[in-house]
Amino acid sequence: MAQIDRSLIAALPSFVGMGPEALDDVLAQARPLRALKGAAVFNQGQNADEFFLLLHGRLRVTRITPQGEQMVVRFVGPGDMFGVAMAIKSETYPGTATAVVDSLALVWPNSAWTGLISRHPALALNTMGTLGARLQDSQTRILEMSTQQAEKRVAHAVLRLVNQAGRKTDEGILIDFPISRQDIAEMTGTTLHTVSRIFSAWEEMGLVKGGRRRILVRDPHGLFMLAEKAE
Amino acid sequence: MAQIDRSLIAALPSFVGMGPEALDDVLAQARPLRALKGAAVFNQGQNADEFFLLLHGRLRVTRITPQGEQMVVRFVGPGDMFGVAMAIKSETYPGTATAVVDSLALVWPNSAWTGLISRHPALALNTMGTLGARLQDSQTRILEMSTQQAEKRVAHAVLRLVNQAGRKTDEGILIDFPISRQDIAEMTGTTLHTVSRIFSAWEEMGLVKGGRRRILVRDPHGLFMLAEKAE
DNA sequence: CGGTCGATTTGCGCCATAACAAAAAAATCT
DNA sequence: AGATTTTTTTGTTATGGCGCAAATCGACCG
Repeated sequence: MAQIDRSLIAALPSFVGMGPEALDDVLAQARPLRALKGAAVFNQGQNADEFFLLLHGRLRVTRITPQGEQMVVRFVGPGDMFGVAMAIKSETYPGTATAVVDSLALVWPNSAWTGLISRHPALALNTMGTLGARLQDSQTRILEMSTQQAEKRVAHAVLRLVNQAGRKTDEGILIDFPISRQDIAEMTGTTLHTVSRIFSAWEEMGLVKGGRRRILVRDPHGLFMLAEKAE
Repeated sequence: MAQIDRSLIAALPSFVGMGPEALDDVLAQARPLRALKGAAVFNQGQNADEFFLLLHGRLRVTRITPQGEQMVVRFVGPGDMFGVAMAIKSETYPGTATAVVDSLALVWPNSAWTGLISRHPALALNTMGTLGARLQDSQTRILEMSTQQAEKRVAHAVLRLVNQAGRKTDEGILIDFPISRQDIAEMTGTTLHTVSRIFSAWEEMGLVKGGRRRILVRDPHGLFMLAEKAE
């Protein structure tokens, strides 16, 4: 097996504070995995026996209720760990991870987890930090859904996407992967109809420019004002 | 300083898999803290320089938006860790913890955190499990708020309280600490008015029996059916 | 025991947004 | 190019539950 270069991961948040030998120890048990656009890396409910780090591409993580209603939990970007069911003491994956563009990940067998955490306290601390950040984010979303109405929730969601995956262009900031109105609706707890109406209004105001599975934010500051303004 | 007995904590989920010396190492740096009903253990935004374990009592953790809207994040029960801002790499407490009954906790200085995690991998793994469970719970709440209407959300919230703090009586299951309609509203993203109406209807149906800051669930199974029924 | 204050209940009107419906637009396939 | 599918837009109607208002109830206090 070709050795994976540790420079690939040394700078990632999950591995800060780890020396070269530690990184080699981590990489020694990993293998690469490609996922083509539209393919699932793992499915909700499936036995969780591996965990992952995304190197390149973008995944959408979703959860579905027994009644069939779906939500978008988050989008995974390069450098993010995902599918860490082991870390949260779950036997199965709590959601489904689907590639929205062709993607490349590293995979470890779950059997490696306890040993890695025990040998590398920095990895443990970093992973906790990651989980904590996700927890904060979830709670923020709950707070938004409790107290704000649809337009502001959508604005916040788009601003979060700008931070995670915004790419500057001369027209404004482009969300760097294909994302549908339905996705936005499932991130914000509304319907694609409402999202579509909101985008139409914003387009009229010159805040954004839409397109099929495409979002270009022309005026991020204006959107921010709209999201934060009291009332 | 009086030594705290390790039998107090040995059986708690946070410390499973740790030997006697490990437990002593953990306890050596802790001190006890009493919080009377209504008192805040820490406040949102305050510099986080300690973390906690609840031994006895009950706390309510809340978060508030810049605009002043509040939500109840969770209730902390005996054996739960809380205020672990360090674990999530936050400088300040992200919420406020208030005693809803007279309570007793253990407190550690944040400076002890890194050392404890490094020396005791089991503690790291257990803490991750705790964070993961909270993350799961948050995502479930988001999913509920996205897809279900107020009555079902309230039903789920009450069932969760039954699991966390239900005490069997001959009349039914009593939530073991004072909790107001306003609290329930802030847990479910609705208003106290709506919660009150829902409780009135349930009382009529014989599902629950209310009271001032008091909830008695007469028919847990009926409530469960109501919460889960498709539609 | 009367007064005060916090908590709860209830009524009513309105509005944001879901639900239903259909068409238009853009991409993909044959 | 034409056909098919997916995604988005837009119109109309219906309604859950919020906002406002007020009354009631119960607990605690002096």
